Amino acid sequence: MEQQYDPGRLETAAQQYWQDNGSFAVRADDRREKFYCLSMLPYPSGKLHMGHVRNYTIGDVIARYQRMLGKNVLQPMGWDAFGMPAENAAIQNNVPPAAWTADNIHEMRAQLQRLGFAYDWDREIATCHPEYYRWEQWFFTRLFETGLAYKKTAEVNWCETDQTVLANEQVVDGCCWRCDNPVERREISQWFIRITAYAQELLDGLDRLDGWPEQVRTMQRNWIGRSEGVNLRFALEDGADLEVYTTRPDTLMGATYVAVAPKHPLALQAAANQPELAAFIEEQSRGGVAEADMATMEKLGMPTGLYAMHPITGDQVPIWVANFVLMSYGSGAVMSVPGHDQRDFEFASKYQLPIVQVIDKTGDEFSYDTGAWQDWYADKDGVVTINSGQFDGLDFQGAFDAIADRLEADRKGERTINFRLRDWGVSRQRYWGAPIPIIYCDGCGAVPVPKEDLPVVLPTDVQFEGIGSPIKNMPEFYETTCPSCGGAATRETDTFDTFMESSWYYARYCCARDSEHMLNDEADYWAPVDQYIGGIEHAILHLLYARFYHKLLRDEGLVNSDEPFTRLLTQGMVLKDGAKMSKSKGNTVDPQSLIDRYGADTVRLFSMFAAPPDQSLEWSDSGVEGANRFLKRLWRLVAGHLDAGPAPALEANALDDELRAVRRKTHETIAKVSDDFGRRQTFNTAIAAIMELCNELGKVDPAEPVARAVLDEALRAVVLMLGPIVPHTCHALWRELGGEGDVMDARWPAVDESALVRDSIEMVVQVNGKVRARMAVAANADKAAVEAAALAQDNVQRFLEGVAVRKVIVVPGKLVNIVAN
RNA sequence: GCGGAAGUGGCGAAAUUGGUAUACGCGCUGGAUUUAGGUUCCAGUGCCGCAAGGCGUGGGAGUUCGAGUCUCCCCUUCCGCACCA
Repeated sequence: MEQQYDPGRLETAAQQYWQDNGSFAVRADDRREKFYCLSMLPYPSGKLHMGHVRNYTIGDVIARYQRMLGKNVLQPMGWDAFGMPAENAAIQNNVPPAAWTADNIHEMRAQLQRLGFAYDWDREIATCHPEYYRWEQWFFTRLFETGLAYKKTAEVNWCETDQTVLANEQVVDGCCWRCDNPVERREISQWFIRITAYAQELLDGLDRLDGWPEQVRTMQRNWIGRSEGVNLRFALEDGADLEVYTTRPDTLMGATYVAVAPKHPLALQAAANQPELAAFIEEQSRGGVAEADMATMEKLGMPTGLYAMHPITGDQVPIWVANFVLMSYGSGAVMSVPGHDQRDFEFASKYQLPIVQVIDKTGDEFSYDTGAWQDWYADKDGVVTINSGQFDGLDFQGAFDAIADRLEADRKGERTINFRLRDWGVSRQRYWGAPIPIIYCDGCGAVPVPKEDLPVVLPTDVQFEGIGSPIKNMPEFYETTCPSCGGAATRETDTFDTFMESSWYYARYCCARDSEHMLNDEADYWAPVDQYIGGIEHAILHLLYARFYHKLLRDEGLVNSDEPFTRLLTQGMVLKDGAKMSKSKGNTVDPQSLIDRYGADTVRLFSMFAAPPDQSLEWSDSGVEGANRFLKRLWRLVAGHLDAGPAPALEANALDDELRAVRRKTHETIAKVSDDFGRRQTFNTAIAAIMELCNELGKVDPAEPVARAVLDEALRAVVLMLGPIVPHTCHALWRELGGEGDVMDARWPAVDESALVRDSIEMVVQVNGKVRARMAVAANADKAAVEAAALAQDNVQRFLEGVAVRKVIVVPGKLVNIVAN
């Protein structure tokens, strides 16, 4: 065989072989166990970056491994092609977003193919193609019919100067990123999908997703934010009610004022004849709508001059407007208990509102001081109610129940379950997205576009300047007739949130070329995705929306499963010099230059070896060099073995101790690597184990015929195990070793249990926890024999001089600890 | 602010169920091969110490025969927060 490792040539040959044989095209086959392996689809931003390379290598390794286990493996790829970057690039480069996107897809597809990923390209999709988004539009009209899609007003970031809506990331320090003028919040009418109707199911489903990292499940649980509390009403002077939601009805007797959001109707009503309050409310509408901004800004408030009646005591309490009360959560109003809520405490201290203690910590070492907040003030455990009249002396649950019962009996409140999760706003006032398929008619209202008129195609031949969406100024787009009455009507010019496309693409891959149906029977063969791989940054939004969408698809009868992704792997970031690789930091490494220099396999090997897949990966040029060095060494190892001539048949029982040890190492490595690939998904340790084995194999004399038989078995195993990671190199080596077809179609190596048997084991002997000796003991030695052997060690005796042995702990097969003093 | 994750040699990391800390790789030092550079091969490489040995997993306490791993407190760094994808 060729003595030099020549990645350029062998990678071209392997890729040619896969292409000629259609190696990655798959179809549904009920007789075979399926495995659907999916990596999150990329946004076509221009060129591949290292994050993509890492993500897709992980997916490809898993897909190829599963195929070697004999499964029917689907691994598709596509493009998340709508979104803001295309609009920004369009402004900068004066290219229409559609053309820019198409060019990028072309470039990135070639790069993915150069990396040798085993994708079924016949199923490729791009979300900006009308053949894709027509089904999303159709499905939205179904949701409209069932009432799950609806319209209401919501706040957006608005730049008055540019006359445009801004994304949160386009708001920098409360100002527009482009013109630097202050951003304001504006209410506009938008489409929503009722994800809150599925909040409980989305929460419960997390308990069964045991193939997901606990971290992601916790984040989703917190995001959904289920809480149990009470909706209760404070009577107003004019006879109306002010409703508030609280999770702490046990502290109701300590409520000394009520706070409402600046946009609350009561605040607006009070502001009508109070210019100062109106100015305050106006002031609070400045700045972005991001939650992080809301939470870190200074807590501010103003009295409305209005009073409400406490539902139990009947006392008059003042109503304040406070900037930290969110109109979008609960009823937009809260009862304030400054004695036992830190935010209320700070607010009350600032504005000299009364603070009343109504719960006390049991045990006399605690004392309440209204001058300084202490953590226990908000405790639910180990506290009792005080200063609460008939509700005194109760624990949290007792007080909760007693007060909730009282409010329900008086019809002043009721127990309620609340979610932090809000309905999903899907309208975007942007151009580069899927048009929302709704027509507005003066007579008929909002009318969905009928199926036969879909898709509503986004015009791509547009002048794009970035100030507002061009289709909002295109009568030829928005002027239409009402599907219901035939009269003159107007199209919706907003487009969908791009999370809409990425919420169901995994299902569409299963039947990507079906022009008659959104999904068909093939979707049920492949779905759900067995292994999903993508960035941790998608832990909440994308993964929650996709889970929600899957349930919507299920309830429309389009899929039969409850969850879209059975197992989830969240890959870590790629760092350089300790910081995330990014263009803005100027610390990027171009994968293409590395592929040109070392070949795809070296890049793949390094990205799998440098760190476990879910941890961040620190980039290292010399580490890449090391990965390349290993492949060269492997190549020479196989070449040296083959040059020595054919290997005789292996006679496992006739080996000497040294060769038996080599063979044991081979099978121990197969066992470890199989576990690392399948259960643990720690490919870095799998590679380390294979390297270790190769280091041992390098010491075996290839001139010795019996040794060559052991070597042959070991090298075949090495090539099979590395096949998923460095598929081009192993394609070539597999055939050199006499294998048929492609290494990916060979069977994963099996462990020969008889090769693992040991006669003797090395054990460590400790005295008081410190290692004092190592000894070889027979594998079948009993505890007494091990103990005796341990005590007989010279160095152990030395440390036992003058002290008495108190206890001997034997951990079978590992160590002996002698406790003495 | 809320939520999540992580701190182990000079560096990336390993130690899977509480049981030998630092596997594997990088880097570095010395040697061999080579006209030289590169490549390749061999040996060494946590810290202190001549050695015996001692110390050592962000800091501090605790549980245990035994703690990188479990418990509590503290410090630091990174990530997400609903119109970025």
